[in-house]
Amino acid sequence: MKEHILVVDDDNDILELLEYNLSLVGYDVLGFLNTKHVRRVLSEEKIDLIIMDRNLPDIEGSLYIEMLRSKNITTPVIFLSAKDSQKDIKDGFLRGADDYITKPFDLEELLLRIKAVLGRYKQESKQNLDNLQYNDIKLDLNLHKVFIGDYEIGLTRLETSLLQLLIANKGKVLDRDFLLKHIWKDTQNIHKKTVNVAIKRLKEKIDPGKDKEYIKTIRGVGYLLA
Amino acid sequence: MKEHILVVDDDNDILELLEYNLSLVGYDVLGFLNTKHVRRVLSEEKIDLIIMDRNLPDIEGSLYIEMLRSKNITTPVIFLSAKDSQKDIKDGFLRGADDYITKPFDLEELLLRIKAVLGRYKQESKQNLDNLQYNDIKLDLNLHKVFIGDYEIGLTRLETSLLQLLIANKGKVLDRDFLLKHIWKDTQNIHKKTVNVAIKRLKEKIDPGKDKEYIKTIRGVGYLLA
DNA sequence: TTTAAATGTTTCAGTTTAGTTACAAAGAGG
DNA sequence: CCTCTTTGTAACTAAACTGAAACATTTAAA
Repeated sequence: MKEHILVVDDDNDILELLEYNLSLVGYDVLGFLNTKHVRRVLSEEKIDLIIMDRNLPDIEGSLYIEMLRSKNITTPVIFLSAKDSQKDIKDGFLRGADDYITKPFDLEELLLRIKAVLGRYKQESKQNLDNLQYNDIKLDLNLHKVFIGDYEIGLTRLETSLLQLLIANKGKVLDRDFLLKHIWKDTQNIHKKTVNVAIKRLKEKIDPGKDKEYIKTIRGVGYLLA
Repeated sequence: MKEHILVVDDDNDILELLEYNLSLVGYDVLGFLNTKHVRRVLSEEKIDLIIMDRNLPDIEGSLYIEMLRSKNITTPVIFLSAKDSQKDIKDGFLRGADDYITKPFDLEELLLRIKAVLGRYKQESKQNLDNLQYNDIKLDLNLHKVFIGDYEIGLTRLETSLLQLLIANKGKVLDRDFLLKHIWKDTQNIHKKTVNVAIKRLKEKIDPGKDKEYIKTIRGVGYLLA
């Protein structure tokens, strides 16, 4: 999966330079001239790294990062800065920067530092790959756990497979043959009604009150999560 | 606990400068003029960071790091170098450096970069210390003792390894293959049910009354501490 | 409204998986 | 050597899971 880098710099030339070159080496780049929409983008999109000018017109970069950190946003940050006084570098690091490069910077060095920072955070983000989620149902395949909101529920292996398949295909109707093929690995010797029972049992566990209707029945076809 | 920094530089002046100043700000510093004893020290002592000259008389610093990395030694490394060509910086990063500073370097910047690198690794190294505790179970690996609350219990070697692995991965389900691989170092010639028995024996020792349920069984998968 | 098909629900037994116990081999320490 | 502890295996028991069957309910079309 492509890594997403968010760049904030009020100098349009630098912004374009970075957008062009980072895209060239395979990153997805989102450039911004100010911090106006950064918070929203961070909450809505998967951002792996922030590259930010230390001297933004609307706010001091390091103050902005400090604010992000206080909101528990841990996305790594590399500062760019025309300043190169030790005091500024110190300030940047202290407020939560992961690296610091002074302009004029060498593009290749920046690429290497990006790679280094992303590498360090790779492990953590890796864990989130095996997380499937649908509304307030969270399925953690690493921990073999299922949460409805904050409550953990216990599912059997069959129920887990079923839920996993439903979430992975959320919005699509899965018919009995599809389910039998993918979960029971057998469409011949297994009763079709077995699926009904399995679905019923899953429904009961993820929605004991029967008021959420996560799993919808499409009569004559199959089931879907919607 | 003090963080330990291993410094390798053939320039005795720089070595002394670093030993003096890093000690001053609270690090434990071990200085070496060459790599001769570095491997041994790394295996015998708790080293949190390596600062290494890129141009050592006995070996190229980056080659040495590459060797360490190939031996699965992941201690973070900051390179010092008189060279400042981009090619050299690139080479250093590619071979597993975590940061790169060119001489003459500003001491305060070095301190900040040390702090940044150590900060990133804090989480990981934290686990490896004697932080092995889960609720009222305390595992002291130095004294080879285990306490439940204030009461010491005697565990065998196998039971201790098992408990250690469970605590180090608390909250995660460890399946039989994982346990066999990490504790028995063998997934082929050892019965899978051996794990059941070992877990049963551990359960009995840490919870004789069977009322705490430290170790949970996830049917079809494995066990976890939760 | 009636009817037939589809789906939901409950129950039960066969199967799978884990817990328990006993025992013997391997290891540690004297 | 001898003894005691540890540990792997096997046999047995207990519990959980799951498929099928029987029965109940819902749905949709006539």
